[in-house]
Amino acid sequence: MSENVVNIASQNETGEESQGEGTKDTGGVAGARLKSFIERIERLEEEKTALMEDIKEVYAEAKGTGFDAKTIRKVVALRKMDTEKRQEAEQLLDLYKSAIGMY
Amino acid sequence: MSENVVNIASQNETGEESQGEGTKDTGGVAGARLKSFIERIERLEEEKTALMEDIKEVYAEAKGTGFDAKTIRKVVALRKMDTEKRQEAEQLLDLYKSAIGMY
Amino acid sequence: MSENVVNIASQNETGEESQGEGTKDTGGVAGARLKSFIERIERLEEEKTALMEDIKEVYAEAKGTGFDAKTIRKVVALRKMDTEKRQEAEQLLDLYKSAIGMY
Amino acid sequence: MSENVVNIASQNETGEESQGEGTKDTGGVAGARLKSFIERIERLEEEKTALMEDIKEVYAEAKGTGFDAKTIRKVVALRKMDTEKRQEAEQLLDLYKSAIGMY
DNA sequence: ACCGTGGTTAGCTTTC
DNA sequence: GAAAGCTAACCACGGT
Repeated sequence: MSENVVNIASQNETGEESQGEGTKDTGGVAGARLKSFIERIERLEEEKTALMEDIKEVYAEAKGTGFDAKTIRKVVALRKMDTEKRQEAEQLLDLYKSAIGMY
Repeated sequence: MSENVVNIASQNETGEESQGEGTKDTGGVAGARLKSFIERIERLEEEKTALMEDIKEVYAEAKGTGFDAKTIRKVVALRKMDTEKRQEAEQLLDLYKSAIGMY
Repeated sequence: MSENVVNIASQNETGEESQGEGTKDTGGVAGARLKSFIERIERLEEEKTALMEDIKEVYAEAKGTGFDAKTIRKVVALRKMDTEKRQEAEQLLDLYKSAIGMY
Repeated sequence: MSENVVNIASQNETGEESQGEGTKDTGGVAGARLKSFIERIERLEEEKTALMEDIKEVYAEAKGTGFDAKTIRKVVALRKMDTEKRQEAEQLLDLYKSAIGMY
């Protein structure tokens, strides 16, 4: 339960420190690495957001061309369900095969 | 489409075929038991879903009375939460924040 | 209990005192209602938790009878997918009908 | 299984079948355009999914380096959060908590 | 223009 | 420790 040792990362064990600017660096070099991770994540999330906007735009364009966005969404969802269900069914089949000792 | 009825039980693991080959009744009595289990599960899940809807309705009612649902959720969560753990988590978070210079 | 209650409802989100007619209302009427909502929610959640335990027990019982829980889960999931997909398809059909002005 | 090809556009409002045999294309050229829209959407969604996986990987890497993913998530969320709003929410929460006597 | 609804996504829990 | 399933928060859309 109380594993919450106040330590940024186990890397600290090296005892080495590279106090950089910006980070108060309670945790030695770990602070810099943490910051790096966070920035990578934030960048990827920005890209993802951009993609979501692109998708919206396609729907908007489709709508402008006379299609019903809601319907398109449903079609896309159903096609996805087909794929997923097929995969699930295949997994189930594998499960069955192991259940009867076919593997 | 198929009914997705299945008969899988490791009871078969002995390897004996309890039915003649090409049996329609793959799994014998096990099939009936399995079906029973599945139906019990499905029924309980229906009840659970109904309960979740009830909870939603209470939130909706509270909202309609002028309360902020999101905050009520937080209060409920806090009441459920062990105080000590919460404090520890907050401390850890503070630490991280200083590590990346958020203060 | 604290005495610093002002107003519970969201009408005061602006920060103004919307307290009408001198109701001191420590915990006030709003506080009582809020508490009531919270308790209703907590009670429903207890029931839900109980149900979830029941479900687990069924899986455990099935397992004890020689069935593979994982497989049962898959079957339940697939049956649910069937239901959902059918509903989706029906909705899509409705959508189509409105798209061609059948309603 | 069917291809789930659909052709729904209000361009069809006349209700005439503009195609002869072969083409499913109840909506004339609209069918081709719709398909194009759907494919563009599906492609963008694939990219989005890939990005989501990348994000997961970064979290996994951070974890493997000794960081606590859960906390990183919180930090990212906090950085995204408008400070003022957060404070307001906290104040509101305090208010609620006093209302129900949690202090 | 706002509210309510539904769908999507992320986080948490539990399982293997 | 990894994977999956479940739950809850978020967001965008349509209705009023």
